[in-house]
Amino acid sequence: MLQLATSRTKAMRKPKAPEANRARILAAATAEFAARGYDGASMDAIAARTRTTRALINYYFGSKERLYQAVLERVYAEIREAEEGLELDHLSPLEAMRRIVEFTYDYYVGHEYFVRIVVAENQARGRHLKRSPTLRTLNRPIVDRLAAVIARGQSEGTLRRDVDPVSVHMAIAALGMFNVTNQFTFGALFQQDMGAKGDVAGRRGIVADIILSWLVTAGVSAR
Amino acid sequence: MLQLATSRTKAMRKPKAPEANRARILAAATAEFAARGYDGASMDAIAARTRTTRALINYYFGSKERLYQAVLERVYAEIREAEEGLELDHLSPLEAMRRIVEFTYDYYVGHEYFVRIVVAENQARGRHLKRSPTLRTLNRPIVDRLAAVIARGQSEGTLRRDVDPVSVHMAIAALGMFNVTNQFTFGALFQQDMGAKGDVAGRRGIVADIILSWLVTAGVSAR
Amino acid sequence: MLQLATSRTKAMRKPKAPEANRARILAAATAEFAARGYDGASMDAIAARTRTTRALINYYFGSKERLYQAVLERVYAEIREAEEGLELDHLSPLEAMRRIVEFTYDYYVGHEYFVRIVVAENQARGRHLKRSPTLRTLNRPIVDRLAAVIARGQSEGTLRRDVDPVSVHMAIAALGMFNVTNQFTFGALFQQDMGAKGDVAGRRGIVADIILSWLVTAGVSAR
Amino acid sequence: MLQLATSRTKAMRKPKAPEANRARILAAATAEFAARGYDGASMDAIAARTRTTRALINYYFGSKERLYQAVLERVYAEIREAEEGLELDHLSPLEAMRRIVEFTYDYYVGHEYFVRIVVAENQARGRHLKRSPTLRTLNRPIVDRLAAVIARGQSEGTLRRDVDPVSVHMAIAALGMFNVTNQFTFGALFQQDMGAKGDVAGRRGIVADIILSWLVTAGVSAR
DNA sequence: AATGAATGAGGGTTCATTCAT
DNA sequence: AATGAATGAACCCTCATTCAT
Repeated sequence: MLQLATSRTKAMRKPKAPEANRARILAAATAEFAARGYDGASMDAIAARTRTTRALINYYFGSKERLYQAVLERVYAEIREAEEGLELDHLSPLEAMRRIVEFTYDYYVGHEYFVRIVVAENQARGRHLKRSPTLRTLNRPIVDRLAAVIARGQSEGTLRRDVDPVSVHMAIAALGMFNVTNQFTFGALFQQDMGAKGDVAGRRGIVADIILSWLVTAGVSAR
Repeated sequence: MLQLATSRTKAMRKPKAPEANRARILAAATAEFAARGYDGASMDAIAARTRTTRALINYYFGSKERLYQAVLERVYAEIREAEEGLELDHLSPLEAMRRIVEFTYDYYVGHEYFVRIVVAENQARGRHLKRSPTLRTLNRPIVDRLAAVIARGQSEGTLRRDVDPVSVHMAIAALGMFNVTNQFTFGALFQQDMGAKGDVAGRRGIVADIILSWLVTAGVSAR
Repeated sequence: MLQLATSRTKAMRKPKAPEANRARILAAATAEFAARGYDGASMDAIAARTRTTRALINYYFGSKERLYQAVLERVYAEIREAEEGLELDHLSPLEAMRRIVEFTYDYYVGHEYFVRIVVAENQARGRHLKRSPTLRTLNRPIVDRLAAVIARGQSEGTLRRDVDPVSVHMAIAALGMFNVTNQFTFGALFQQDMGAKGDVAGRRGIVADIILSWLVTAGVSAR
Repeated sequence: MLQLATSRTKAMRKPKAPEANRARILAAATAEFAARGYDGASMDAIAARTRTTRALINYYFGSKERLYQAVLERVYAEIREAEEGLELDHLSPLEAMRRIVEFTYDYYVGHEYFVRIVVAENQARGRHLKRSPTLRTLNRPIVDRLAAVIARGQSEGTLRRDVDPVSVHMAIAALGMFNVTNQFTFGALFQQDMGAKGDVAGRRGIVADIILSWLVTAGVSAR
């Protein structure tokens, strides 16, 4: 996903294609920031991944911070686009809900760099996200999709009434992300293979069960 | 736990309190690593928090890495101790389960530095945890407690049979941690106050509901 | 070779003479390493000698070790070049031999920094020399010259047969270097001015006598 | 030679014998300074070799510089003592001369640390030696022995008249020391095993030949 | 439009020494 | 007499950024 590397002949060493250069740098930066976090990432390492120089990166993006901002915007744009592809109208509310859970879960497992960038941004206390007009007004189709499904289920009577789409998304995201974000500590402490190396289908099924059990049930009286 | 040293004038050179110094450094380092992650943390900043010098820190801990390791061990030791205080025998399985969820949830909200250190360690791909014999063999009482409760509930017939304690802990941890770890991005994107500033009781209730719905249900057939 | 940069005001920021800068740094480093040895030399002191900064030196050479390596290679390249200038064909073997001794002796006296760098490298147990492909394959013309002269003398009958060029070079180098390397201890202990401050012509004559006596004689029976 | 290590029972861990402590530190310091030079040596490393602490070393010796001074004095005292053991009166001048050469040569090969300390001191431009009253007035029996032998040989007519003992000692020292001091560079450049690992007897024989050829000859006319 | 040269600030670490006890 | 605690200075190196061209 992060590979662009269009083939280059030796004769024309420099592509002189600003667009392509920008994209290549962005891809390299995404990988580097995901791998090492904001502070851990080095402009030199990013330059090395693109076979260009630090100076060029600053020339294109201005600074490390602005480069990171661009990365952040890109990874959120990507997930937004993916979410737009979700087609749920032909499914029953329960089926649709399971589909959403599985889609989200798989996206995290398959796009670990997205998860790691999100973690990095939270480590920075959301500083860059707040500063980005693009991101502050980003709407996430998944929430709309969820809202529609929930509404359908509620009017059908198959889903409980006292839930809001954001809370449901939060639960799905939490269960899906943890599997990636905490794979190293949780994995080591409890001897589990997690993330892409774990039992993806199995854990995804558990997460779907958790979400669906919650949404169909009328509530548990333990108090 | 994170409070600074009592103020000292520059005139009185030697506090002569190695134990206290060590503890103070550890506390300062915990705060700094939690705030900025491993790479972002600076030995100078830690020293400043303790009103001592980088040299002293290295005198006590040897290096940034070993200091971080000490912090990591301490925060895990703390949660372990807290988990040991959980008394559940007098509660019904469902009550006990809700208690565990609430305890865990509250611990994360109340010990944000723990959560942030765990995040930092995962960002480092668990490198330091793997190296620490203490941590590699750490058992977490919460899992034993969970196992006991689940067993009780299963023999009673109130809890489903096809769950293992580690998966349950993973779900509880995921739902609780997300609220802290992702508070900045999720909060900004969906206009929610999260973490300690959010509706703690409300969200904790939702998490408990999710877990309990899952455990009491026989499963949902959406496929 | 060791002279400093031409003075520059602080106002004119960029000299833009990378070649010259490199050379200046190398010269300063040679002087510093010769004066203080590898460990004793400080990057700051070298920077001060060039009116630049440590960072620039690392920009050019990468690290203290690589800078030292460059110095080592340069001083050996220099002596090699000087040795290539030796013209001996028109001299009789004995005359040629005396010329070699005098050349070598004078080179050490006149290039004390070379001798001190060699000493520093031996103090480091030849670590850097071993690592340098350039140096490991360096051939020293002086040995070829010596071999030719010895062969001529042997076929003429004026030089003894049982000597090899490397041993002869070793003896010449030993007698010449000691005068420089040990000038401080030997000079102080035996109240002698040595090195460039001593009786250069006189000692050089003695060394030539020693070498020539050895090579023309058939051997001494003291046992 | 540098091992003192009198056996210690576990009961009396601390020998509390200032003399022995001093000696042990001195031995460790000799080894460390010889191995790494003045700047390269670390007080910590010396302390580690003695299983004591830096503070104790400073307590005994005052500073790194004074410790080094003590080492310097000790190694010169040792060679002086060894030289006093030389008995030459029963030998012919030529035999005695050969004996002196061999003794000196063997001493250097067998006491490499002495040679390395002398090198270190010359690297420091003899600074410490000059400051030491003990060393500044040190007479070296070897020169007296040499003077006596030369005088005997001259009156006998077997040795040339135009040599002084200090020059002869210088030549012997030069040829002997080089074999140790330059073993790493010369050895690597000319593929020779030198120092204690080389052909000790062979090279020693060459050195004796060189010195004796020189002293018995009337001089060579190459000019 | 693009880049090699250059730099100031700050990074973590080592070290010889001091000092109270 | 002996030592653990503490420190300031200096160490080498990395870094994001600037600037002239």
